[in-house]
Amino acid sequence: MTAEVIVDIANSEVDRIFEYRAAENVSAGCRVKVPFGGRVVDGFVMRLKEGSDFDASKLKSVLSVVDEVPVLNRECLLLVERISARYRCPKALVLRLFLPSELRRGAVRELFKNYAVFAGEGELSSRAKMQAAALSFMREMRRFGYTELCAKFGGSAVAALVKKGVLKVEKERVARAPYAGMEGAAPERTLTPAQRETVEKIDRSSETVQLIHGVTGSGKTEIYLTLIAKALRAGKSAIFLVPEISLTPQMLSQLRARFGGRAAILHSGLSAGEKFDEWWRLRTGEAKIAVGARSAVFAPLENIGVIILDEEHDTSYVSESNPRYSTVEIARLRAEYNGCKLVLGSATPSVETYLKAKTGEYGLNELPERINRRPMPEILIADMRREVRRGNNSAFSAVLRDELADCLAAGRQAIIFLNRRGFAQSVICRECGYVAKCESCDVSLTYHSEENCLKCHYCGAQYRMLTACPECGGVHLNYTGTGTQKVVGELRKMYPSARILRMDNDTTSGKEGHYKILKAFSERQADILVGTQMIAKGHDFPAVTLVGILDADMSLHFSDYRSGERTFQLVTQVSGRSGRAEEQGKVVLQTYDPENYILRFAVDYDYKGFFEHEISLRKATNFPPFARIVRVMVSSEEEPKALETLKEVWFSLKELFDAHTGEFLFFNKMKAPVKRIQNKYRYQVLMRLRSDALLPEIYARSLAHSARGVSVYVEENPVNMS
DNA sequence: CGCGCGCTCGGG
DNA sequence: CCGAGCGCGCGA
Repeated sequence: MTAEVIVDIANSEVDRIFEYRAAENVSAGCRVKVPFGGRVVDGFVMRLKEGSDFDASKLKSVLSVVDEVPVLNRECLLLVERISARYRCPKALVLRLFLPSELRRGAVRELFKNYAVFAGEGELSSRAKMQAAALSFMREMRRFGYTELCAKFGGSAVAALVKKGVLKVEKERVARAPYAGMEGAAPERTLTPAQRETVEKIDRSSETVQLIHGVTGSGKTEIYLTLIAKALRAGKSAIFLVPEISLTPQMLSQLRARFGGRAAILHSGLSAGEKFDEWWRLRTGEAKIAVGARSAVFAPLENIGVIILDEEHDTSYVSESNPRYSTVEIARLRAEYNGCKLVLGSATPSVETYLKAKTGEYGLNELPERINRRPMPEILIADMRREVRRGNNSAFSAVLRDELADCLAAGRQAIIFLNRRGFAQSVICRECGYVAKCESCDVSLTYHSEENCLKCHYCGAQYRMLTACPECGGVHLNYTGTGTQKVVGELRKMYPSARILRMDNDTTSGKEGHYKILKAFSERQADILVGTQMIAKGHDFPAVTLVGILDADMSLHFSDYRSGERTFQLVTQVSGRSGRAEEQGKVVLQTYDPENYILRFAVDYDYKGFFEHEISLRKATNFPPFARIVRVMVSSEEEPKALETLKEVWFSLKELFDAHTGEFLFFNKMKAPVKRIQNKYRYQVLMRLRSDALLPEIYARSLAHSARGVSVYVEENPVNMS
């Protein structure tokens, strides 16, 4: 037999099939060790065949099989082909997406399980309590998982029994799906008529992709859980995707309560080993539900019955590194392969998705009402222009101050949300206009009062706080913008007895820190939570009855065609944090642009109004979904190299442009808005296309120019244009 | 003349 | 990607 192998080297130059002679124990989807260019490397068997297309005398043999049980099934192998073709990315890189990092680079965990087997009585020391206990246990069990036994009685006791010959260790290849059909008594809650109707409609529909557009609090989660339960009952598996930070304790406990050990949680807080264990439970079939952020779309599941993708509009669903895949695209491929539904859910679907649902490409399921018809929180608009005219220079309007006072007096909690996208406290010299910038990135530094230093938000570099202007020597240095520190400071002054928590990317290190702060807040260890975008995500704080949105319009004026959409989503999302329980919630939205249509629609919870307005705007201005924005980024530490490569890429794309001018709405080359990040100079070709027809060609032509010292990558509708 | 470094090439 | 092979420049 001949094995077609992809070597585990992430470089496009070796990204092709190499053939090796293979023994019987090699099968498609296995990892193998192969001789390659004078050394031994890991490879993936993509296919087995008779004979060879290569000079048979030069064929080398597979040295060994790393996994007896293939790590990749047919579906995964097919997906690898599709994804690498779609994003013009080396197959080795795509293959890695399917494996937990633990499984790579040598440190191989056996695809076997050790069992302890009772082998016969033996003499034990009278003091060896644990050994005796383990012995009597094993006398009953005859055979038991080795690691599980060690966990019960301690490793040393078990080892002693093995040494005495009382127990034998047996290695057993783990069965493909040993727990298939295992079912817990999942407590199912009764659905509201609207929920039940949605479940039935999704089941009946012929469309693979289903959108659930349900206002916050409409009970989408219960629908997801029901769909998953149905899949399990049919003997199938399920994938449940959530945005990066949305693995909230509430969600986890609901999943655990409902599905117990059949759910494997793949979140970023897990160690490599823990991730491996969860992956392994899915691989063996012990766990049937993969829950996690975007990477969970690659879960090693077979016979998938449903894929859920919650908060569909969330930007964390598109990967920021190579391959820059769209999770929805991959989830859709998997759904099609498995003949199951892909269910997208959101209170504020992206206009692209909603358009697809309206035109019939996706099934559309509306849940316009909250459970128990609980009203949405009332949103009050505070006109900040008037506040300034009245001489109020603080970050808080009079309305918000009053509401905060009432809220605190009533013993409830409040959230203050800072819409700080792209803005921060920078340092400016009032004499010459100098702005402190990062030495290796071309961006302004942000002032952090706690450490009294300046930080670069792009590379993390820290600088000593300036005492004088390095340009003119002036000492009148000022901070601009409103940071969380400033807001917290003002709050402390206004409500000295209130306990305040602050959560942002700068003070809170790692996901663990975020979780701790949210936990503390939900346990009511604080009265006010101050934070940026990250507190907007689906957390459930029942005691919160007031949400203040400072500078609601800041993201409106952000130079991105989606800024309106983003703002609508943000306001709706944040408002949803208020009044989750019995008490009616309130929201104070501060803005310098109270007449703005986006904000008006948000205040009225009018998604459809917003959508109609936005979609006609997109159509008139030729922006997505009526066009595709493509950016080809060229970056290098050496500016001339970046420039030269940019020119090459541009010339190559220019041919395409000349041949298909009608396809292009825009075509130009330029410096990137942030022209240097981490010492790399960045140039780009920016295009706006009428369709996706030329995409493959654009990928091919652009990526052909990547070389050592220069990186080239393609982004579609980039989320962040800096 | 021989060694070291940088570049090119090929890997089954 | 990484190692082999080769050419060229320099030092003895």
